[in-house]
Amino acid sequence: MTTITIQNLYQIMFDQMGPQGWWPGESKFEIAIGAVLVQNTNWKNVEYSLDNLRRTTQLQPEKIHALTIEEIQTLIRPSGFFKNKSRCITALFEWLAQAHFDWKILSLQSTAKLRAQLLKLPGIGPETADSILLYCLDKPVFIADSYTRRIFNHLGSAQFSNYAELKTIAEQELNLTLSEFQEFHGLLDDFGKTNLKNWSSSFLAPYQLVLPKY
DNA sequence: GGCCAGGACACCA
DNA sequence: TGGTGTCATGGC
Repeated sequence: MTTITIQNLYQIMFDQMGPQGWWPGESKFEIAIGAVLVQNTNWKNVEYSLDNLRRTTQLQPEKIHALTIEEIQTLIRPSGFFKNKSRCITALFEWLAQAHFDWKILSLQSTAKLRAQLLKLPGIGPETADSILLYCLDKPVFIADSYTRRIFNHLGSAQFSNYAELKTIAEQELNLTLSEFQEFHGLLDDFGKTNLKNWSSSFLAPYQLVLPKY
């Protein structure tokens, strides 16, 4: 059994799996919508909804913003929870419209301020907020989603039942660039999809994670 | 035909 | 604060 830090974990995964080029999406608007639609749903279903949206709006923010909530519901139905998610997308694009759909101007604000604004929107919780921060607003944050927590629980000394606890520790421990944070999330999720069912035969099985005491 | 998937939220004790 | 039910669809 080899003990490693979180920083080691990133390097081991990157060396083993290579760059992920994570988060499918041609534009930041597509990524943001995907982050909402994928909540508790598989990506295949999200693609059906994105295809519907692409067909009617070409994923142009002004056109999406102009849709009624009922129209959005019809288009995103394949990815489930369409009433909740349509409300969320409507609120998100209302928020984006206030910034004239300009991600660059939004990113001038601090991570904490942007995160607080996102969390106020209906249907956006910690994971979705962090996904948008990381992939749309270019903020280096750690996404402690369920795959990630399960991987850390396998590796480790501690059990992370809640999102904030792991996020806080990881962000204090890690010294990564923005694109490395983006890669790390991709590595963790891609690993989680295929290897969590058979942990003992995965390449991470020999490692034990050492966490700082707080 | 049941189970699950890259959550969020209201409600309860 | 932590546990539980609900929201919905499509693939396996």
